[in-house]
Amino acid sequence: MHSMVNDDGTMRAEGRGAVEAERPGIAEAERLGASTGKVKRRPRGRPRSFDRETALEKALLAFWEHGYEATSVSDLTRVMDIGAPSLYAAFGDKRSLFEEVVQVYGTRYGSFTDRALAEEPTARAAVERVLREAATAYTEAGHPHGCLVVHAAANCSTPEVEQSLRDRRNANIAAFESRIRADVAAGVLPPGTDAAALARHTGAMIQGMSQQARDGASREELEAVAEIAMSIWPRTGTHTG
Amino acid sequence: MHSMVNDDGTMRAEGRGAVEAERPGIAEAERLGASTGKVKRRPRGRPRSFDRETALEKALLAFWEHGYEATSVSDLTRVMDIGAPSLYAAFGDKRSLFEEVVQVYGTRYGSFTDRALAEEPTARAAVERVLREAATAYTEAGHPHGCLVVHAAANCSTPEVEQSLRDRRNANIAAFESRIRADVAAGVLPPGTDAAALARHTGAMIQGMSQQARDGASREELEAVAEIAMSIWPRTGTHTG
DNA sequence: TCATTTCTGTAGCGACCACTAGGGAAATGT
DNA sequence: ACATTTCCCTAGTGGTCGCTACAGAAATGA
Repeated sequence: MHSMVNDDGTMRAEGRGAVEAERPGIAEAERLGASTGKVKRRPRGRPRSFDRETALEKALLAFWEHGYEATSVSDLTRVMDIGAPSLYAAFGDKRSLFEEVVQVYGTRYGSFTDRALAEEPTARAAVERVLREAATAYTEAGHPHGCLVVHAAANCSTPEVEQSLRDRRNANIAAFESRIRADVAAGVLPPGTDAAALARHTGAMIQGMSQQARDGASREELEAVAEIAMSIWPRTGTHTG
Repeated sequence: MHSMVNDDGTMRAEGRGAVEAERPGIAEAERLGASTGKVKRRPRGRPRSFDRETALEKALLAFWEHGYEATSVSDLTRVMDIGAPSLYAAFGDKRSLFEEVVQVYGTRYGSFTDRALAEEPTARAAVERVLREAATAYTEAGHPHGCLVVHAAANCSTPEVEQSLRDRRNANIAAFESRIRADVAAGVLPPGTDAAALARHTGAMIQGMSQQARDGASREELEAVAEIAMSIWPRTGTHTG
């Protein structure tokens, strides 16, 4: 009973013309390809009655807050405001939906690490920015606290799902390590620097901060933690120590 | 079908004497009060056929590995090797069993923080010992990696359970903070020290190291992380800086 | 108008969840 | 021997899980 249904449970039986004019929005905009300019032929049959991206975002927030397993398909259909068959038709099964959610999360909320590593001149500056932005991102209003990648597959009885997020976490640490190694090779960091340990320390800090955010820490408190954590870095500028 | 049951599913109908001699161990030892010397009257009816502590330890390991919700009562009865009614009779419901497990975990596996805070002369020494012992404890063979208190109630749809472990985590951080504050007051740490932030940093490190242990980090790797983390502390001995 | 295609809601699948009634079995005290 | 107490096993309870068969509704092209 979402829409288009009267209180007595029967479908509306208005004239065709009136129904056509009632919801021209979604498929119409997609046909015109408004932003991309790509002209997409409207598919043959009945178009779906909900916006796929909006529904996906709702699923993202639900998974973020409660995790993969604690979020039931029933929960999902409720917050997405669609029926179960529509969910399965549009997103495959629950696991596929979660994978898509993780991907969207990565580009939408979890990209600050990649951006910092790409844009900052040194590993240290990148890590400092990552920790500072994590303090903000993990406590922002409008979405659950902490990091979906850290928490959403904890205690998950589907090993593939748990492993998939674990891989993402470890890949992040590997990215830190290679960036640090590059700075060591370039003489920005001292030759004896243990890049692996430094990278793992950074990963542990991020994950610990995420847990702290879930446990109620504020942005200011996490920023103070981040600042303390940054004091481990050797005090070198761009010259070898 | 655990014991005392034949392959055809019928109960054994041997002579009374033989049955009595078959399992004298558990209740007998309890009656004698072997270690404590306390003489405990054997209770009136049929004694339970399993050792309560052993079963509790099995439940502890199961909850530790899979978390509160992902560990089903069916899982528990299997690893504890008892029937569901026996579990409910001996431990109450699933939540009571988990609470008891958490308590046992605290005294059995998670007491190194309290011990370090009580025994070490300075906050810094205590934290250093905590991080070092965490590196060992979180990667020990014979039990799941990481900390039960950190992970077992993640994504838990029973808010009270989740909150209960959250309270334990935050209580640990509060303990760090008051210990640090004491050192600041005593002049062991500089007057400007931000005790709250330092304590939260320590908590985040522990939680991050626990996550790392779950993600496959070795003891040596965690020790390296701990050593790096200790470099944030002001370089003072027992004299004011 | 009409066949075709696709979506949507209903209604329910088998499996598992936490939990328990009830009866027989095994200990007790007398 | 016998009543009493307590435990354990069998066999379920109602509820929720992820998922889907089916039929009608709403779009298409001809």
